[in-house]
Amino acid sequence: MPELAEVEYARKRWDAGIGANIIAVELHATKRVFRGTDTRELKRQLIGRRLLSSVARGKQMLFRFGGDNSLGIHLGMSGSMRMEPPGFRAAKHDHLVLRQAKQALVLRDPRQFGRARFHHGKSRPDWWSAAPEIGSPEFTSEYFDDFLARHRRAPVKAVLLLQSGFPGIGNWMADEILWRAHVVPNRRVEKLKAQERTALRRATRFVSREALRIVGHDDSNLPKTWLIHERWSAKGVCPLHKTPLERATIGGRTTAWCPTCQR
DNA sequence: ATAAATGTTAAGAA
DNA sequence: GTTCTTAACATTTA
Repeated sequence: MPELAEVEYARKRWDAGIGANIIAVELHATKRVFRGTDTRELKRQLIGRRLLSSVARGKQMLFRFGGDNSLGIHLGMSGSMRMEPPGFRAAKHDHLVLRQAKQALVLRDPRQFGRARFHHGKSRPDWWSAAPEIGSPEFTSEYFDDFLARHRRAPVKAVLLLQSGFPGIGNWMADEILWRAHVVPNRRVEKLKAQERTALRRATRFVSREALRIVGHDDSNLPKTWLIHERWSAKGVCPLHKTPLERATIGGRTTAWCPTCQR
């Protein structure tokens, strides 16, 4: 279930392994999560190395190891991370297991839309995004408006899903943001008034910050007033006045919105 | 059995 | 050349 905050939560699942050596690496080398990755090199380099630190950017994670080695992880649609006891046996979908003396770090991904990549060297991996994060000082209104301007013909929902401008935003967050900004998801970006763009940017920052604070911290539930709790079910209603939600495919994804709140 | 699922990306169209 | 749309990827669940 990985968007910005779920990714942050997943990243921390491996925190207990920081500072400890990797004594063995087990992986399902032919699985799609390793597409484009040299798994033999990954294994060869990581064994005997210490896990030093980790960072997340949007939906991407980077785990740094000794010897200038790093492991990039993206959870795709169904990826998850967890810790298991040392004697743990990998199941069918546990595609990567990093064994340490006191625990095993596990990456699981049944659908395999996610991926695990390896990078050796001091340089920044070319797959590591440089886009400003939503909570960062670089995410200014100028930057925001400029990004929207470059995608003026697309429906605003589709643009919110672009990781090059909105790192970490996914399907539920995009719907949540649009609902709070009172904008219908299929509005062309060029039709947004300045006031609506401001509302959109505010909602983007609010949803990201609150999700990170609540879900990213300990996987707690978001307040009952949020749209997320209604949008999954076909019978979902607006949290404000119980109007049945509309739904359609926009930007290639199932989208839910309130026809009363959003224009 | 068919459809849909919290994502990305290649390919082709505009 | 850039932007936009859509199909495809692999598996489980409703």
